[in-house]
Amino acid sequence: MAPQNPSLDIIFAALADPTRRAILGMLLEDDMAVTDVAAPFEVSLAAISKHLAVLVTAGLIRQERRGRIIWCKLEPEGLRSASVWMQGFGQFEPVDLDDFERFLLAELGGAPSEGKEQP
Amino acid sequence: MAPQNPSLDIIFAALADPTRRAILGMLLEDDMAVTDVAAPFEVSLAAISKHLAVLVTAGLIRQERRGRIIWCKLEPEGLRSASVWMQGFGQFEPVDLDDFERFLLAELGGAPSEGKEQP
DNA sequence: TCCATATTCAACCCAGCAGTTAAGTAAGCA
DNA sequence: TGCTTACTTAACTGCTGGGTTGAATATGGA
Repeated sequence: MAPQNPSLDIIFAALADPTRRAILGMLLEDDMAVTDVAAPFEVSLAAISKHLAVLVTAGLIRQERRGRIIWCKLEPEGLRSASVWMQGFGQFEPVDLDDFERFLLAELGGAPSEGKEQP
Repeated sequence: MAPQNPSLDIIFAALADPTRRAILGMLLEDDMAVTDVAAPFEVSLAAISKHLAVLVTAGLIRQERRGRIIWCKLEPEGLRSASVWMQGFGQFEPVDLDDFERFLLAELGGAPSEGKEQP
């Protein structure tokens, strides 16, 4: 249902929204049901549902119904084309995973990561 | 004049537009004057001027006046934070520069790279 | 000094996106 | 069969983004 090769337009646009990036960060830890994804945010469930649809269209997540629950899971390959594109400019730098951790924490600061972790 | 640490919001939004990505691709080869940047595109000069302003705000290019010409040059460091963020999800694969070349060609297909190359 | 070149600014139009609420569908359960 | 949970769709609103044209600014050259 999600296009195979979403354009960079679609992918970068999907990544441009902080709510959506936060969602991706949450899904990095674990698959989640839509309702649980929505929980930490202040916007309506319908709004989150739309965000998820955008992420699906961008090929960044996949949704899978099991019973009446729809599970959302990260689709890391979806980032590949964008990653390739960016690194063409980046030439340089090796990735610093600590930097990434810091980003996630900073971003999730606004949208707590669901209390699964220790208090 | 451009903010030091443009947010990922701003950076990804800047990258989400094909015209702006094409501009970045052109600047990868060489610094260019605004008029020359605009030449291959079908939109007005004013529109390109706005695109360039967006790229400056995102910290992806820098503009420098020399005489009456304003030179635009790539600011590759501007992609760093976004790159770090993405690779946090990408974990994986080393960059394939050939992939990147292909992207550029594909994208510039719509907006020829200024006729500097051979006919 | 006057004109041409290079670029931005201002005002406006229109399309699309993030958000809302309310209604609709789908699945499990009593 | 009917209620509840889980989610999406529809219809609407307000704002932003990319485009336009036309005027304004800045610089270099005759």
